[in-house]
Amino acid sequence: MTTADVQNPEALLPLTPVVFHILLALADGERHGYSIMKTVEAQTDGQIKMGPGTLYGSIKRMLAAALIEESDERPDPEMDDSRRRYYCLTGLGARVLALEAERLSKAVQLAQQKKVLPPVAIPAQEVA
Amino acid sequence: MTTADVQNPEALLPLTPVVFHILLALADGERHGYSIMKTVEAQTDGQIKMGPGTLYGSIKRMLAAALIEESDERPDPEMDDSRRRYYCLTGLGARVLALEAERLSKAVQLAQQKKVLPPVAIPAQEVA
DNA sequence: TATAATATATCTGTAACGGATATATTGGAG
DNA sequence: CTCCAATATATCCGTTACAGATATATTATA
Repeated sequence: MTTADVQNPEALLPLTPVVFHILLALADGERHGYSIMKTVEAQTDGQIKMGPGTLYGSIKRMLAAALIEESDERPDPEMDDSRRRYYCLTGLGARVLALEAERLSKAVQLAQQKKVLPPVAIPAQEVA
Repeated sequence: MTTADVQNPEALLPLTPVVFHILLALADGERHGYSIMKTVEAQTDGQIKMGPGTLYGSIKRMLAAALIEESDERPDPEMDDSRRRYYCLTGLGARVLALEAERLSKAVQLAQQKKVLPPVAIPAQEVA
C-alpha cells in the first residue's frame, strides 16, 4: 500500500467488526484510543471488548489505510491529558463507514426475509 | 474444542462476514459447497466472492465448531451430482445465526442514529 | 503516599482469509 | 464423439487480524 493509494472505498469491504465499530465510535467526533475502546464496549453492551493489542494494532492499520488520522487539536489544557492521542475520520473513512453500514443493513434485511431473527427486537424497553 | 463442547452461542460472536453469510445461505435449507459460494455471491450482489480456500476452509472450521453438519439426504439420483457434499445448519448454528443477526441489527441502528447511512436504503424495488 | 484507573505501545501465537494449484466430473457446443 | 467450460471438492501457503501478555508512565483518588 503506497502513499498514492487513494483506492476506491468498495475494495476495503467488508470491514472486520472491530474496524467497523472503531469508525462508528469516531462518527460523532474525535476521540483518543482509550476512549474509543470504552465507547465501543459501551455501545455494544460489552459484546466487543478490545484489548490493547487489538486497539492499537487496529489504529495503526487504519492510519496506514487512511481511514483515520491523528488530530492536532487538543481540548482545554485543564481538561486534557498529555498522554492522549486523538483520532478522527478521514473523508475516505467516512465513506467506507457509510458503505459498510449499508452492506450490513442489506445483510440484516436478508436475515429478516429468511426469518432468522428472534420475533421482536425492541431497542430499549418493552412496550407498556 | 472437544466433542462435549456444546458451548454457549454468545461466545462465538462476533462472526466473520464469511461465516455469517454461509450460515445465512443455509437458513432456508441444505446446500452443497459450490451452491453456498454462488448463493452468497448472488445475495451480496457480488460483494462477497469466496475462493475455494475460503469456502472449504470455512466449512471445515464450521463443522468442527458444530455450526453446520453434513447431511445424508440426497436429491433425486437423476438431479444429483455424485461429487456434491450437502450441509445444513445445526441447532447451535441456527441460534448463533439469530444472535449475530440481532447484533448486526443493533449495529445498523447505531449507524442510523449517527446518520452515517446514505439517506434512503430501499431493499429491492419500491412498494407495488 | 500508595494504588487503581487511565493511556499508550510492543511482542507473540493463533485463527481467518485469499490465491494458487490440483484433480475429477458433468454438460453442452461443434 | 470430442473438446471445453463450468461444476465441484480439496489442499497448501503467505498475509493479515486479532487476543493476551507484558511493559511503562501518568493521573486521580483514598
